[in-house]
Amino acid sequence: MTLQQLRFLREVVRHGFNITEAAKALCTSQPGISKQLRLLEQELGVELFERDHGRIAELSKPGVTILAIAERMLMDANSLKGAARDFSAEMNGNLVVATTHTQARYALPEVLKRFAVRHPRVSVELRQGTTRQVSRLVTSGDADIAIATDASAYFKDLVVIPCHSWDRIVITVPGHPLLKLKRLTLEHLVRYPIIAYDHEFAARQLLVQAFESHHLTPNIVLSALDADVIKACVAMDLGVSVLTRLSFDPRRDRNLRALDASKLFASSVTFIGVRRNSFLRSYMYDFIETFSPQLNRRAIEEAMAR
Amino acid sequence: MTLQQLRFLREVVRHGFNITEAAKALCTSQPGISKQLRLLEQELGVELFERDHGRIAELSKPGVTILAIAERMLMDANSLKGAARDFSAEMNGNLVVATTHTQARYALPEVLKRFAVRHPRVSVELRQGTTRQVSRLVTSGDADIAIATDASAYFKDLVVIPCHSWDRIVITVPGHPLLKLKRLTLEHLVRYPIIAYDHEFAARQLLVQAFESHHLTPNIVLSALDADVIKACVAMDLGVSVLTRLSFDPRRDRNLRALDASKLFASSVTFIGVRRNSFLRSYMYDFIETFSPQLNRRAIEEAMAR
DNA sequence: CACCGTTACGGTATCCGTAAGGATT
DNA sequence: AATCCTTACGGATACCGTAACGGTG
Repeated sequence: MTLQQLRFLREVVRHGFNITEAAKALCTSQPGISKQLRLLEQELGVELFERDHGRIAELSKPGVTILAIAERMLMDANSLKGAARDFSAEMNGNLVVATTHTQARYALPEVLKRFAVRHPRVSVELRQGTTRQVSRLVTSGDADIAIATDASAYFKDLVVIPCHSWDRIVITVPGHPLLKLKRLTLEHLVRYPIIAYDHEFAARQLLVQAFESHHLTPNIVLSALDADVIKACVAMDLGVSVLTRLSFDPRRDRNLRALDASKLFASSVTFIGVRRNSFLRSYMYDFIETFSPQLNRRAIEEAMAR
Repeated sequence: MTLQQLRFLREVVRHGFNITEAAKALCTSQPGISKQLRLLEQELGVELFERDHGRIAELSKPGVTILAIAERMLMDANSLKGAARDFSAEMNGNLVVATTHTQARYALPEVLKRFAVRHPRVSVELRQGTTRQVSRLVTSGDADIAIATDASAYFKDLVVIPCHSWDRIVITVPGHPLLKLKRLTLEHLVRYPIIAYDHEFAARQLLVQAFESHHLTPNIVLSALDADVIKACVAMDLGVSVLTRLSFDPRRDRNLRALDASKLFASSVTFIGVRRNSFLRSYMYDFIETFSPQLNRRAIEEAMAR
C-alpha cells in the first residue's frame, strides 16, 4: 500500500470514476493508475470499485470505507508537509479561505490587506459559496479556513470558533413608512414585502423562524444570493430586507436607510471553522488572528484540542 | 515521503532512538533505515532528530509535530488494512483488549468464552495495567479496546461508552463489628484500617474523595494493585476494604463477608474505550456487544461519531 | 574494542511511460 | 468511430542488503 495508490484512488473518484481524467489531473499515465489500483485491490484482497463491463461505475461498499480512511491519510500527509515547511521557516505558501459573499465583500478586504503586509509571500485564495459549500470545501481539504455567519449547524464536522457578533438591521429606501415609527416591531415589518437571502443560507432560516415564533408569515418576494443584490433590489423599492450591520455602510449606501433591528432578531455570529486534527501553518494562525484579534494561537489550539 | 519512512521514524523513536534496534524489530538493515530517514529529512527540509556527535539523541521540535502526524497516518494505514480484511470476510484476526485486573479476573472470562464460540479464529490478547496504562495502550495503537472502571477522566483522548454500573460493597472478615450495625455509615467505616487500591487507580481517588467530602480521613494501611490481593489481606484481618460487587462472589469468597455500601459511595461505572476515527473490525463490535449486550453496532458507531 | 551511524556499491524489484489490444456506447 | 480500461513491454529509478568506514565511550 502506497500513498501514491491512495492518491490515485481519491483522484479517480473525484473525477467521476474516470481513470483517464484522473491521470490528466495528476500528470501521469492512465495505465499507471489502472495498474496501481489493481495492485492495491490485490494487496487488500478487496474490489474497490463496482465495475460495469470493464468500466468503473462507482465505489464498492468496502471502497467507501477505505476511501474515507485514505482521504484522512492524504490530508495528514499534506499536514505533515505543511508542518515541515512551517518549521523550515519558509514563509511562502498559500492559504485558501472559503467564505460567504458577505464576509468576502465587507469584512475580508481589510483583513486581507493587513495580512498581506505581514505575509507578502503567502498567496491567498478566496472561494465563495453558500454556507454548506463553504463547510464542504474545508471538510474535503480544498480550503484551509471557513468563515461564515450563523453557520455552526452547518459546520458540524469542523472545529468552530465564534468570532464576531453582528446586530441585525432593516434596510429600506429613504422615506419609507417604517422609518417614521417610534418603535419597530415584527408586526409592522410583516406588512411589507421582504427581500431575503436564498434558502441555502442560514440567515434565511433564522429570518423565517423569527417571524414564525410570533405566528407571522413574512411575504418574501425575492431571494438573492448576496447582500449587494439585495441592497440593489431594496434601492429599487422592491421591498425591505434584514441584513447584519456588517453589510451596511452609511457612507457608501446613501440611497438606503438602516433601522436597528437588534431587538427583533437574534444577533448573528460569525464563525471560523477548521478541520479537526489538521496542522495549521503559522501564517494561518496569523490570518485568523488578523480576522479576529482576540483569537491568538493558544486560543485556537485549545479550541481544536477540545 | 513514504509510509515506510514514517514507519522507520516511529520505530526508531520507539526503540530509544536506536536505529540498530529499530532495524532488528522491523527485520531490515540499519543502513536502510538510516538512509530513508535522511531522505525523508531532505525531502521535508527539516532535521527530524537532534544529533549528538553523530548519534541520534532525541526528536527535534519539528520532529515531535511530524511524528504525531505520522503516527496518525500509520494508525489509519492499519485501519485501512483491517477494513479490507473485514470486507474480504476473513474471520481470522487478533484482538488486543487492555483492561484492569478486576475486569480481567471477574468480568472477562465469561465474555471471552462466549466470544470464542462466535469467533473461533480470532486470537484475543489481554493486556493488564493501571487505568492510565490501559488508556495509553489504546491511544498508542497497541491495543484495540480499553475496558476499565471509573475511567472516563483517564480516557480523555478516547471515545468512551458506559457499559455497566456496579454498587460498592464493604468486605470484612466474618464476625467483624461492622457486620452487626443496622445501618453502615462512613463515620463507622473510618474507625477501621482500610485496604485500598493503588493510587494509580481511579477507585482509590473516589474512595478518598467520598471520605473527604464528609471531612473524614480514612486510615489506609495498605495499597494493592488488584482485588485478589486486597481480599487476601482482608481475610488476614489487616483491615476492611471497599470494592465493587463485581469483585465479590459469595460462593467462592466464603472466608469474607460483604456489606452493601451503595448509599455511601457512588456506584462505579465500567467504560469501554476505543480510539476515535479507528476502524473497528466486525468481530470487535461483536466483542463489545458480548461484553455489554445493550451496545449493538449502531450504538457504538453513534458514540464514535459524536 | 564494542557500539553506532553513515557512506559506498551492486542486484533486484518496482514504478512509469509508450504502445497495442479488447470491449462498450 | 470514439471512449475507456487493461495487458504487454522496456527503461529508469528506487529500494534494500552486504560490506566497509569514521567516531565515540
